[in-house]
Amino acid sequence: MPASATIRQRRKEARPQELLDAALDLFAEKGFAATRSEEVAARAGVAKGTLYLYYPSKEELLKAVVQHNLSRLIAEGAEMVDAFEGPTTELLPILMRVWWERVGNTRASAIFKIMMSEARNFPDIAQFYADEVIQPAKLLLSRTLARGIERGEFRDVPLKETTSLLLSPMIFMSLHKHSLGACIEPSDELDIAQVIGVHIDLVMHGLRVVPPLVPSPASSTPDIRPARKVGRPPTTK
Amino acid sequence: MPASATIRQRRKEARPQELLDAALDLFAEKGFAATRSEEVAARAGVAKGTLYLYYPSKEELLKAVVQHNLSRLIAEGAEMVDAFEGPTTELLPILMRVWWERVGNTRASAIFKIMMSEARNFPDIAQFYADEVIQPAKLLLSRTLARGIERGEFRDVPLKETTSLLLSPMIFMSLHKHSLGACIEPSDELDIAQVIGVHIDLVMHGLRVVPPLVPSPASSTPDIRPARKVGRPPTTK
Amino acid sequence: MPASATIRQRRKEARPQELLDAALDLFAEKGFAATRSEEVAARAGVAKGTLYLYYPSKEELLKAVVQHNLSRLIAEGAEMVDAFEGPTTELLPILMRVWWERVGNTRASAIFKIMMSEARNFPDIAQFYADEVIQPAKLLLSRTLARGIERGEFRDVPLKETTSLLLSPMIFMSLHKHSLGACIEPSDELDIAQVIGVHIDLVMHGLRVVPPLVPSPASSTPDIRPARKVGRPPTTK
Amino acid sequence: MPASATIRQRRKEARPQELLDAALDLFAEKGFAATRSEEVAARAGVAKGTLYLYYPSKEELLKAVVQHNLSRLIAEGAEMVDAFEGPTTELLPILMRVWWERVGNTRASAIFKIMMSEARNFPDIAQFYADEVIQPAKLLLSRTLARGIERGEFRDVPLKETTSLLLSPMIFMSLHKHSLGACIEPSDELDIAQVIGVHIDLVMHGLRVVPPLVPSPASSTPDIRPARKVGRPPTTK
DNA sequence: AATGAATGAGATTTCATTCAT
DNA sequence: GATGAATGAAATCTCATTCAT
Repeated sequence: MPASATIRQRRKEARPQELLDAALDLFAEKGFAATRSEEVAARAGVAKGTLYLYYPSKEELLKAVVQHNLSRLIAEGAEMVDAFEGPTTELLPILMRVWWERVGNTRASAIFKIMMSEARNFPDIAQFYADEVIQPAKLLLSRTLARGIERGEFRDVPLKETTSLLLSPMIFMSLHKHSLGACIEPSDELDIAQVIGVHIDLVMHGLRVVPPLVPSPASSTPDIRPARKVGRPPTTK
Repeated sequence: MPASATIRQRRKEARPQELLDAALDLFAEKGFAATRSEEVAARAGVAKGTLYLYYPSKEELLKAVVQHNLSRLIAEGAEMVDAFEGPTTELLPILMRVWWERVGNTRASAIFKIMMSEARNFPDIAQFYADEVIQPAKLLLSRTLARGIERGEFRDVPLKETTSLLLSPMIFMSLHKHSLGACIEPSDELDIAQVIGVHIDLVMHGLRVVPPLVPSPASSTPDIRPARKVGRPPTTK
Repeated sequence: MPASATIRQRRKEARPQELLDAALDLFAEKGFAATRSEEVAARAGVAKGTLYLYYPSKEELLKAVVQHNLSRLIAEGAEMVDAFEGPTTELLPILMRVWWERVGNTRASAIFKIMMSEARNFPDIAQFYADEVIQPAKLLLSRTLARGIERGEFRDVPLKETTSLLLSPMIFMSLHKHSLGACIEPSDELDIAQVIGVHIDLVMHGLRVVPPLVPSPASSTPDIRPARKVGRPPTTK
Repeated sequence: MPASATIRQRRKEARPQELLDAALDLFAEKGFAATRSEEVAARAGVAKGTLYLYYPSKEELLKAVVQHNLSRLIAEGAEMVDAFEGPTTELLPILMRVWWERVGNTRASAIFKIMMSEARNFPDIAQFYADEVIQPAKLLLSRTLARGIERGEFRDVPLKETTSLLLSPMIFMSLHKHSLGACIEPSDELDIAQVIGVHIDLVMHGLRVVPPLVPSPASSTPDIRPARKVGRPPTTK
């Protein structure tokens, strides 16, 4: 009683985390509906009934899984914001790389798959997820992008759309890892980390302020015009 | 009576397709497990038992849904190939825009969500999907990319990775449309078509062969170097 | 299709009644909570799932049991009201005897036990029962009683209380039949029908308009005085 | 420490009683099956496990509740017997009134409801109850009745049946109190004590030795006046 | 071929009971 | 003795599937 808690006590305190971890893995692996409560309990090393001592229903368990793992994401996201003095051309790649290492490439990335699959069946969780993860992440990137544009380091790209585009390959790779990527023999499968690297490189090139196409004054190459027409002018709503 | 028989005949022949369509919508909307067989039948306008005359189980129905719609995807993919003479800087955006219009922005895009959610539970379908949809699509883009690089129209980017990156925002947007995008009030929601436009623009910029950074000869701004290091050298396998 | 319905059809139509009967018996016998849904189904000769085709939950089944059996009660009660021309001293015993034969001594009487046991757990059913059975029954007796009093055939007894007292031994006997009476070897058990007969007799005596106690003019008959003390003083709340 | 030990000791000794009281209330209120062991423990102010130190199962707890409270009933019944010298027309009402005050209107009356509901599931308790409570109570009344008949104070009514009829409204009222009466808003609900008063009055009238029904249609029957005083004035609330 | 009533395996959830602390 | 975390049998209810019509 004085210093050391009893074994039971220690187990009890660890339970919620163990259950959430088990649930995260299983939900990501098999989907929410296809995962039986008992499996979650079993993987956490407890009996079926014990699960219900901690979470009153499977649905509540899902909520807890999402919220618990997102809290961490958000917190870690906040860390990244911190003051950065250098050029945005350095800040943005760092931000993206960190996001990938700390989030996209983490167990937590399973949340993306779970949300993708279940969002329409659990709109309130979806909303929570949108508010607590998507928004903050976009805000972070968006602000960085704006900083770069203001300072003349980046082209004047549409903010909101570009932000989404910075993120989407990374989230997509996370999703892939937990679906196709997990069940296809990796024959010529790509190295995801590699892809992320190229993504960042490609994006940085895409954002670069380009000179008026010096080399070929003859070739009027209106190759981007069509895209221009589609992508509406920089004035983001 | 002859006419009525004909109608009946026509209906009967249309059944499988109607069932697959109903199933596609419902599986995409609610997920495979959460969709009841009876709902599928009801949406197709037949009784529960009738479904089983055409597909021996819900699982087989899923397989049929995916494979049937994959065929469509593949067929549509083939359309895109066709001979094109002009510069690759024109071909690539066209290809991507067409892909978005004919696939990503189509009912067929629901397949992406279904595969994403169920791939791990149906590895054989997943394999089929990888072989029959992902590979061809990538091949197409990959060849186009290679064409552009060879002809000196594009930077020498890593082929496989870049191909993935061309596709991933588009698939991601398709997924989004069928999950979060379908249940979150679109407050400041983005216009997906817009995003695709910007994506194409950004990519084309990213691929552009850039002059040795004319404007600031003093500033050696190696801002893309870090990304370079991560992205490994152009020599793709 | 022309005249004779199919066997399936005929069974289907009989199902609700069969299920309600099975449920009535079992609920009365073992209590609501102690009766498993599957038992009800089994006694009705169907499988567990079939029960749920007709009643969406065990609770709804209970409601249906009560309502279905009460409807009959009420309807039959109405029959009894019908015009009766003779003296109330004849009408009342008839009414009571009929009530006993058609209700108290019927399978429907099990409802009393069920309600007694479950009323507090299902207040809405209880209210329904109070409104649909208790009230009408009391009204019937109450009016008859009033008729007798008005016509000088009965003593001027308090209406509401006396009505309850006409009924309560009959309901009590019904309850008894379904509880103690059903599990005690009937050693010296009483013949309930007998009791009802005596009840009616006793009541009729109790209601009788008595002459001023002719035989014992000396005896000032203080026998009702104690009752006087109990029946609270005229000052009604 | 001595004092605290004493307190503890006292609590410990009071435990069984506290548990039985808690169980009595809850079983009467919600029924046996619907009462969770933990609720009983909680109401008795102990933890779930503690309950099992005193009673090895919920079923045994029920038995103990019934038997324990039956003892009280029996003991209280004994009190009622006692020598009485006066006329039976005084003894009987007193006996009934005392029974009502000491038993029917007591917490112990909950036993009636519990037995009614559970008798068939616990036949041995039922037997015990019949032997130890019902029989003695009936014997008491029965002997009193016989005394009255022998002494020419009562009509020659059938003993066993009449005894039951003396008791049944009182038990019924007890039951009512714990079921319908507890969950129906008492709109025009009757005052149970009132009913008991009228019951006694009515019974005493019913038992009265009547003159050979003076065929006096002319009899203006002023004999109802006493009852009038007992029954509340015509102006019902 | 089409139907939809029927089935029963299986999933979630509850709760009496045990037992390590 | 007392506790309350843990258990798992059992109950309710769902729904994929069958099959008589």
